[in-house]
Amino acid sequence: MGRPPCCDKIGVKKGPWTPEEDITLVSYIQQNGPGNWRSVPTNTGLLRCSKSCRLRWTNYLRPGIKRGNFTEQEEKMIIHLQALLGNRWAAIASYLPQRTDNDIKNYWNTHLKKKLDKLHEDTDQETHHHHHGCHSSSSSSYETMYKGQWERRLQTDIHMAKQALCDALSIDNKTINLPVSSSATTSGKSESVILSSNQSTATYASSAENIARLLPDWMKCSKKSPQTSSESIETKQTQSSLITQQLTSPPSEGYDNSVQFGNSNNMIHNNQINNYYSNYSNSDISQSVSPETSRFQDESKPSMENQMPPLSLLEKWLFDEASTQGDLMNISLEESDDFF
DNA sequence: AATTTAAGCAACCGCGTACCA
DNA sequence: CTGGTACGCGGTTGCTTAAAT
Repeated sequence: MGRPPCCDKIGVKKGPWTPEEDITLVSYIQQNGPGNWRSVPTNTGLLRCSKSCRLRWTNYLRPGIKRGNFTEQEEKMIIHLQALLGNRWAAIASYLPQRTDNDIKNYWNTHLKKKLDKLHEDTDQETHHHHHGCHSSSSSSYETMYKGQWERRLQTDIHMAKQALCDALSIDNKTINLPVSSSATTSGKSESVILSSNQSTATYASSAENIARLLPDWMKCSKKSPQTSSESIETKQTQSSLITQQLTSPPSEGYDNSVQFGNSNNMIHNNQINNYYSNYSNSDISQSVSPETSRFQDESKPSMENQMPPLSLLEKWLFDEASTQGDLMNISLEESDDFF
């Protein structure tokens, strides 16, 4: 019994996405916007389930995504936020512009958890001179610190409320971020709500711009059959460095799509790509990078730290919050002992 | 140089929630 | 209010690459 599969397995492709599929998906979204995922496979002809399409978009094709090369500040933030919020990666990601929850989650699982474990082990050995660590490997101090789910929720809600208040007070309401409302309800998941239509056009524009930059790279990288996943990974890596580079290095504007595209030695997808590019050039996408990017961030993130400088401020804030809520936590945990 | 093992990461799966008829 | 379903999240898998033997 159980729930029927989200997508019937017959005729539905799984596994890594090919550049062709990406192009198809992106060009469709460029025209129709993200959302209504159910209709995406049928309308595009992609042999993928809607879920897969959405995932591919949100974690990889979506504009403004930075991949790999986590900075020390980002690392710190993730650690702080994880301690604060638990494994609520979407909530954590909302504080890290350009990072996806999946990416953060992966980074945490592969790098940070180990790092913290090690750190914890070391401090453990300092405090208790010698200790054969039978407990230390399984969970970090941060994780064991907060046991109940509801405490985390509470924390998040407070955090989000604070956030929303800050937003409301400092940044005037060009963007409508409502993480509080969503987290204050049952889910606790923090998604900002995209409301205005002109904003969503901005999304498409920046989307287009971003992807447009990726495309030439695909062209260069995919000489052989794109099915081989080793290649697609290679492609991804070059893309990520490309994005990172272009997002970090300031505008330099007129990234010339057509020129780069002209260098392509692969003619297979020219029709699609040309469509693509003409679409983009019709809309006024090819402006400077940063405004588009930040506008996008505004709509999907609480937009605290689009630029790096204020980080120390945020960190301080987080620390403050962590300490004040530490007290709160003690109370909560005591009470929870009574309850459970 | 060949083989084995570990690490990294994209994508999948199942579940909970929101939303709509 | 209820049932159905689309969406988003977090845990997990499985493939690829890198490191170790």
